[in-house]
Amino acid sequence: MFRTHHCNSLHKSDIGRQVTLAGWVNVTRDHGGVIFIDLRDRQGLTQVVFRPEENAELAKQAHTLRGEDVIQVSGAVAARPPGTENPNLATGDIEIIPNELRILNRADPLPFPLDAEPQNEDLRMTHRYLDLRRPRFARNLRIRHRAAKATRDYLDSQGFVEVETPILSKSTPEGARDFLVPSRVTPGKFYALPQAPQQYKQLLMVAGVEKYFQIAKCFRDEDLRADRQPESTQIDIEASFVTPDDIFAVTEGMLAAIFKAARDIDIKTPFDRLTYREALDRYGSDKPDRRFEMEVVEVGEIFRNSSFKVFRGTLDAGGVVKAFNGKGFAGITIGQADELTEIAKLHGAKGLAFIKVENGEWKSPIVKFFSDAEKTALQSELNIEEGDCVFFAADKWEIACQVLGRLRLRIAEMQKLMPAGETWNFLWVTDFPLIRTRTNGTRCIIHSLDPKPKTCRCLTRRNFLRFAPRLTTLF
RNA sequence: GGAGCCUUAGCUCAAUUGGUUAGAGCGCCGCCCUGUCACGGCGGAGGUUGCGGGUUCGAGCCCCGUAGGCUCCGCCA
Repeated sequence: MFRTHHCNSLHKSDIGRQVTLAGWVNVTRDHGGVIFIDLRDRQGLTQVVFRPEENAELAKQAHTLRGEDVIQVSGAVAARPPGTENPNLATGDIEIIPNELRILNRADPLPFPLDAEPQNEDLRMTHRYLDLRRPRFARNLRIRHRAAKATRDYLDSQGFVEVETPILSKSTPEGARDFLVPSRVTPGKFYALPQAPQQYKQLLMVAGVEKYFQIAKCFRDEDLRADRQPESTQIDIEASFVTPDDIFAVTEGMLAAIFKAARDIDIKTPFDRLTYREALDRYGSDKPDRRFEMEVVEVGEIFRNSSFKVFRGTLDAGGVVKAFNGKGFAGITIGQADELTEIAKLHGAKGLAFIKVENGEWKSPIVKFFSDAEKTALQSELNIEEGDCVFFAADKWEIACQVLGRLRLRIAEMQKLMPAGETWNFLWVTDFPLIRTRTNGTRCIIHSLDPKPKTCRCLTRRNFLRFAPRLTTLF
């Protein structure tokens, strides 16, 4: 047998047992005499102790071991001397006293440390097999595995049938550019890779499958972003003879099953629901982060007859005036104000108006244009108090929402409003528009959800999820 | 297609206003070290500051170009 146990499985009850382990040298602690090796395999770590007085030849070999050497060790499980147990290690009560050491493969010096989060993506990709050895990846791969298994088990229990659909297919009229694969048999012709299994699942519905799902790869040949990649995986579901509430319930149940299986987390169902319109109005985003407050408020009515031309002019032209209160942010620095102004301009605003409240005084170049009645109304509408900083956007509805949504997120970061640790805040965003107007004025029908990996990253990092069911996609 | 930022030792970073021989931690090599778990101690090697040009008495630092990377806009949703 190559190995008798994995590196997480030996405990006090195994003391005296003769075992064989195999894996990578995680770290060496060479005291000149006694040498400690942490041996790592896919399951965990086990300490191996070489003592020259017990086996001089083995100790001599052990001196030469370096990080990531691959070895096989046979020996006896022994109790650690009292006081030297390591409570941070699952196998911290025991250690291996080897009588045999086989060095299976020596490792070159590492191009980057495995125990720190490497910055250089290029380097990580060049040595991907090393990158994947880091505990975070081992963990993520298993979370993904358990999530996929829970998805299949749950949807199976609900009567859904998993169907694989073709990857080589014909281009479909969705918005994104297709990846193209040249056909050998028909020169000059190309296959397209699917942006989503849209046509196929609708075909299955017409064919009477009634309940279909697939863990589907989707491809889009568009320029990259931090939260976008050219291929991604989505859980694709289609059902016949159902109501929207049926789909909400199935999806909530599936997510609960996934979180339980993958992370042992119990999530609260049913989820809150917000319409698309409401999400933009209150949070300036179709994927609102509701882990903190700072809601956007419509203040247009206050300035309907204002003498402040910027607001009045926007309203007269059919635009809106919206604002939110950055609680306790009157200490905003010039650098922060500049950055926020840049963000506002980047998303279409002409500038950024804000009011600081310090020493009972409203400080801003625009305050002098406000009447007392307007100030009173603002104060009550936005709950303005000493130390606050109120941010305004006056523009077309979409732009005002987007600008304030971006500012809201950045200010939350500046003020560290996101709760530390894991919090889960699920939300359905419903009633998405079915037709989208591009910036060049042309319009297109929205066919399917954008399967952004940010949604996946949210699971592990930002801890909130966006779901936007649309009738065209789900029913 | 466009814009911004970045590029200094194997890795992560530093280097005052343009000024001596470009430093530190980790890693690597050597020596020492018998209970560590990020072991410790002493010593050493390792650099065309991405590349090309320019300004200057003098450039890691300023300017121009170029390559690569990251982020954003367009695009995508």
